[in-house]
Amino acid sequence: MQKLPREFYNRETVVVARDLLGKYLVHQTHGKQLIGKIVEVEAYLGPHDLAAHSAKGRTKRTEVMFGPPGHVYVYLIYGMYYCMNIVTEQEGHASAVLLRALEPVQNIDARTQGPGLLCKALHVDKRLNGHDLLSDDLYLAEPPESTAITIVKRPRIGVHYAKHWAKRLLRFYIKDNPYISRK
DNA sequence: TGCACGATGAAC
DNA sequence: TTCATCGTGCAC
Repeated sequence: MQKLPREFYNRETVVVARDLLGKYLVHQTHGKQLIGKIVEVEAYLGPHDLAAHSAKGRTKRTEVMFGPPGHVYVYLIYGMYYCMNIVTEQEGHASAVLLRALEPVQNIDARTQGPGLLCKALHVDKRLNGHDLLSDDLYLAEPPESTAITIVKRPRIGVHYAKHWAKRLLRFYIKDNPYISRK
């Protein structure tokens, strides 16, 4: 499978978010290759985006978001689930794309609809925070055969605190895909 | 040093 | 609508 190059991630965040739909997420762990197809994402545009964690500034937690593109930002939410993000744009831009749902492709034995569940199913946790997606054990790849898709735009989930930013259509998913987290 | 609050998911 | 559960950021 063709691994996505660094340049893929070093583009405008909304463009990367939309392009991520349909791509394969591959995690090589415990001798198994876990693969899921990305079907739902959310874009977080940087420190000016009040819904983004980087709006708090450069802290120990958000350090990875301020780093170079093509790395993963993993954090613990509500004390019990992990969320996985793909860092985009040039170093210092502090933007990322949250993976919200996957369609199982290979070796997936748990539900993948929702950011917390997909991390659990793909065995992604805090240890992978800052991991490079050009590595051999965790990466994104072009699917074997690409199919035409229709993309749906919606407001992001659970960001009511972000004032007017909560209304922006920065959640994208593949229309009619059965693995979307919510309608 | 303490505390309010989540980019969630499941139960009621 | 409520709750589990804990790291983070910021007030004190």
